[in-house]
Amino acid sequence: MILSHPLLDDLNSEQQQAVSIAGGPVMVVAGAGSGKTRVLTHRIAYLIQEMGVRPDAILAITFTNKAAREMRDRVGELLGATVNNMWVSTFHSACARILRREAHVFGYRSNFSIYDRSDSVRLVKHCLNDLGLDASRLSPRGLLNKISGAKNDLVDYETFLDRAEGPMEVAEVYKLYQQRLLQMSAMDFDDLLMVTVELFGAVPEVLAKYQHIFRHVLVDEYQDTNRAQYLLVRDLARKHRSLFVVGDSDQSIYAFRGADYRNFDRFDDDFPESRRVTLNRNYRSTSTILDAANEVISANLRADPKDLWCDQGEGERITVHQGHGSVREAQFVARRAKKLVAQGYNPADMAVFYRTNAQSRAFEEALRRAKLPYQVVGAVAFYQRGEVKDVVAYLQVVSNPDDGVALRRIINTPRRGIGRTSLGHIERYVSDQEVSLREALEVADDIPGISTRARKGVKELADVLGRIRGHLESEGVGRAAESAIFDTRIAEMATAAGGIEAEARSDNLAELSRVAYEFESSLEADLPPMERLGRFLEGASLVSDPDNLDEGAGAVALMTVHSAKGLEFPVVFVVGMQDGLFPHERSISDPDELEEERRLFYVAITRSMERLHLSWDDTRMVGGYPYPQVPSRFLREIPDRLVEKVGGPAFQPGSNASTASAGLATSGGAVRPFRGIVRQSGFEVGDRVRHPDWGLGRVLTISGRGMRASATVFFPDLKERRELMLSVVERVSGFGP
DNA sequence: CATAGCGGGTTTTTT
DNA sequence: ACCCGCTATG
Repeated sequence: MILSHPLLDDLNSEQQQAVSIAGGPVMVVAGAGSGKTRVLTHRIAYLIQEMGVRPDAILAITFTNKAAREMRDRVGELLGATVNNMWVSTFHSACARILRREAHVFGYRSNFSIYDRSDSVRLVKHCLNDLGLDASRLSPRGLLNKISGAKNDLVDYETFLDRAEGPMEVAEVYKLYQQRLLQMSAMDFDDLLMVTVELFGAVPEVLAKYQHIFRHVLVDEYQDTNRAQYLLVRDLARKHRSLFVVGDSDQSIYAFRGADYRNFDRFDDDFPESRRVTLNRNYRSTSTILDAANEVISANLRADPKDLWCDQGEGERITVHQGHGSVREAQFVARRAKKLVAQGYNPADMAVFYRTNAQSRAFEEALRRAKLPYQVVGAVAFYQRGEVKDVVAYLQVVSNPDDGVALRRIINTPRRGIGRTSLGHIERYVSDQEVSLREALEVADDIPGISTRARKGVKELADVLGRIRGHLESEGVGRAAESAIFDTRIAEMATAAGGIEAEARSDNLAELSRVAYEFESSLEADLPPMERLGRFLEGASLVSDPDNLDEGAGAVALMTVHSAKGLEFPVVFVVGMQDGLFPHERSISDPDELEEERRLFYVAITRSMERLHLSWDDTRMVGGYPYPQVPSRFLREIPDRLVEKVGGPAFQPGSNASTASAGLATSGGAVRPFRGIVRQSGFEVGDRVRHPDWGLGRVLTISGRGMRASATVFFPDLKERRELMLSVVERVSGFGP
């Protein structure tokens, strides 16, 4: 049945059904390219226009801030008016906003700081130090991952302690870390979610209040919600039961940060009256691309077959290119891109996806040489750059003087004579007197052992912070940022170091100042200065990589496959298609993780509309040494009829044997041990091994630790690679330079 | 107190 | 190859 209605006219019947369902919980299972964004925007417009819902009763969760902006605009266009007071944001932004108002219940101040990954790592290091634990033995990063994992599962440190999983040290660190965060009025990314859920659990009135406000909740990319996010949604929607979620479990790619596609099943349990609509018509890709995607994903035991179909025609075959060295792989991409531009494509129609950020360099270089404009999304993000973080840290301290991480960052940046010795005395005072760093600095003159120079430095710091605050209060955020750039002499410092970098640093600072002024003008006029600054800092903390993709830039986009989620491009290059890279070696030994890698590849493929180019490189540099590479197992999952092979004489369809030995031959004696792996397993890539049944073989990749290391080994006699535990093979000497 | 130089560890993906 | 923290030196 096709309904006739302005909001429904250009939708297919399944989309119409989803958009116009009367009420109650709805789950839309939306295959790749099936128009889920359309459905969401139309649904919101429909709620407002047809069901008389007030925009401020709607909470819509998107995966990026950019998607939120676009959704808001799109709804506005559909309704022919700008929509105000509708909450369209990411989980993290929405939680931050709620917590600004409510977190005082738990003792956080409303101006709490939001810590990114690197801030959190710093804090963990401090905690390790103060607990007298050895940071080189317990990696701060690793600890943070454990803490983060616990938080995503809503396990607080007390519960963590009770359960006493693993060594007590982790629990100790977790506890201190969390106490410090609270003392400093700071939250990490995971806290934003966890504390909100805890708040709803602990204070029923607060939950009731937000249930009342958000009578209608919509969630995009539902397959990537973690436990905290799931509970948040469930709690909010429990009362009015108007919950509309859209997702595709085959595109679930964030398990490493707690995402759980089983939230699909839980949805049915918690909302048994829910209705389900499946969208399986693809509007994005050619049938060639779609067939490849369907084949690849069907290799997953846990695939959720949606029988995607389309009528966009066959289009071009998928090219698979073998490069020889990353330079040539990148050259291939650049040349092909150039050719397509000559054929009428815009550089902005094209994107290069890779598994890891570290791969971007070669492609940047090649595109630069080909004189094609490009933009790298993510990688070393703007707000992560040293000089930018410094300025932001000053502003952060102005906003929240208890923010010890920010304060430690700027205390002697630029140098003002507060060196290790003085800082040591101050830190001792902090722990002895149990005061905050801010309080210690206020009485620095009375702390023994501090040099005159350092005392002066502390005073200078206080002065400059005062100045920034003054500018903020009289002239606003833009001027405050400028003050934090120039009055602190960070601008001077940025130029002074010289080199090509100097210019880039100055540009970054100029950009930061511009962004601050621009942000300022987007705020309501009656907001007090401190609150304006808080909003600015919050925005800076919560920008995501894809947020700064500029479609209007006319440039080829370079990004990780993760960042590419939700995007589409006429031409897509997926590069680095090698076993050990994609799928990543860390995932190969675990079937679940391997399936996640395959979903990731599925996401990559399904971004492309017209042309898909896959490429792999038969050598790879790790730590300065070349390593032989074999093509990704995923390439073999694409039927030959869809593929055209380009380049690489060694490439033989369906066989990795020739390429593996070719890779070894070309790198020859240059294959060297990767030190870290040697220490862990005693084996090296390139080692010859003997297996009781399969004979002699050569180690291609190693993953895992100690005696439990596993490897992919190529056995010439079998003409194939096998995965095995290294402990079951015997090493054979005689290989090497 | 600042800086240069060295040794050790290291990257998967991200809000 | 790169980043970080430690140490020796100015």
